[in-house]
Amino acid sequence: MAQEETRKGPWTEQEDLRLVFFVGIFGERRWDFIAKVSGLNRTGKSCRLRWVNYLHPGLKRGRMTPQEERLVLELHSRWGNRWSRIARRLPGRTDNEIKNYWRTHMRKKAQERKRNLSPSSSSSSLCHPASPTTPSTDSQIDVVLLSSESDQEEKDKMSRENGSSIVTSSTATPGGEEISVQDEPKGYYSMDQIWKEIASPEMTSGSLDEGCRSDEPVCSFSCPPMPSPIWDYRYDVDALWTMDSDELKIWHPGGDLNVANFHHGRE
DNA sequence: AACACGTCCAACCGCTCTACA
DNA sequence: TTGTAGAGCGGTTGGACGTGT
Repeated sequence: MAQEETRKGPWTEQEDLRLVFFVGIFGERRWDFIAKVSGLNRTGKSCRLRWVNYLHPGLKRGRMTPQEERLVLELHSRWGNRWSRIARRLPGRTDNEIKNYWRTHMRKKAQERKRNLSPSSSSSSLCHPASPTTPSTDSQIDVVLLSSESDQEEKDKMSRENGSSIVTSSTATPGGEEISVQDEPKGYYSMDQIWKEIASPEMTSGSLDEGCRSDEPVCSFSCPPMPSPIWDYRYDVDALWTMDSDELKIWHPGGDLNVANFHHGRE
């Protein structure tokens, strides 16, 4: 049987629309199933990636704010290249986005910094938030230290394992955004260390991970959900639910799609 | 105008993790 | 306990685009 070859490469508007529609029906799960039933000749992985990185309605677009930039710096100093973990603290940003951002901006900054660093200079302008006595600078990370339930779970777990407790404190950013980071009980990398790591050619992705995976800072950005482009200008999503069956047949080549049979959980 | 270079970002690949039978 | 499928993650690639020369 001649199976149609799996599509790769850039997504078309039609594909995007179709994916959004089927995710609306089946939810953000069973990506292989969605890939099959949607008639998209894509892999489930591809569908998931497209959804997560581009089509998800909560995505923020555009440049990183200074607060986000600082938070990325801070979180990367703690967790290394744990992009998805970092992304969870930056609502509306994806791991891919942060990863790309880091690669371009931070590498560049690290290079600049390396150039500017004289051998005698030992202090970083990027101060550790847990050093309250350190004078504030432009690049100092202003953070709010909060905790969420999920973080509490991790903290509890870690406390059990290490017999240590996690201290939290808080600050507010001038912009009003709340960014939160917990103090690291152990295994913490200072910004100086991190910059050294960046600057060193033998820096490896895993070098920062070990020993600093015990707790997660919590970000409580009060950023409103920013629709991704397709949600923004293509259509009113609710229109999908008011399509008649003929329209839906266009979406589904097999023509056997009957939305009435699906419970999509929308009011 | 043409070219080189840098930046941005979507997308893929391969691996690991997790849930479940 | 083990095998398998699905999901998730991090690394990497390549094309589009902007900018400087």
